[in-house]
Amino acid sequence: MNYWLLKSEPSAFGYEDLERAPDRRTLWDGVRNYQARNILRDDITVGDLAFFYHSACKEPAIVGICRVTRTGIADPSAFDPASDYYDPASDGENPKWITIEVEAVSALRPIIKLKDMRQDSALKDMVLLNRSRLSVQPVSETEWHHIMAQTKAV
DNA sequence: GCCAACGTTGGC
DNA sequence: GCCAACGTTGGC
Repeated sequence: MNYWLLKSEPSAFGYEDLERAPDRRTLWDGVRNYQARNILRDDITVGDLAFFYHSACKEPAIVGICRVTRTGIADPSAFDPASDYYDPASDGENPKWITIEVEAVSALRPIIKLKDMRQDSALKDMVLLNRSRLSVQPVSETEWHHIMAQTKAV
């Protein structure tokens, strides 16, 4: 089992939205960065856990945990001309953008703020703190447990 | 294949 | 709203 971090802008889709979604699940669609896509397609497996991170907001932070429930899904938004994420280069025969489905596991209290993570030497190698723009990124087992020791699932 | 121009992300 | 970092595009 591996650990990941998924970024989302809460103004578009926050952790609360995942908890309210049907079956507490959603398709992680709209990723249009090749490195993030490759992680979604090649590295993430069903049952993996991921931090749900709120970006581009007042208090950037890890706010919850989700679990991967499906993988290898052709991103339907790429086929939809009405979608912001439409990509005519992707078609059903040869889908270019592959995504996953995730399920809410738990909110975290307290949330783990980016500014506190920056101060934590145990987290200095976290991808989040070094390659901050990558929207799907790995978290080491050590980092995962270090962060979970500072908060509680609620 | 290089790299300048340009677009996007996301913290502040 | 600014701007640094960095990804993508496209001319050569």
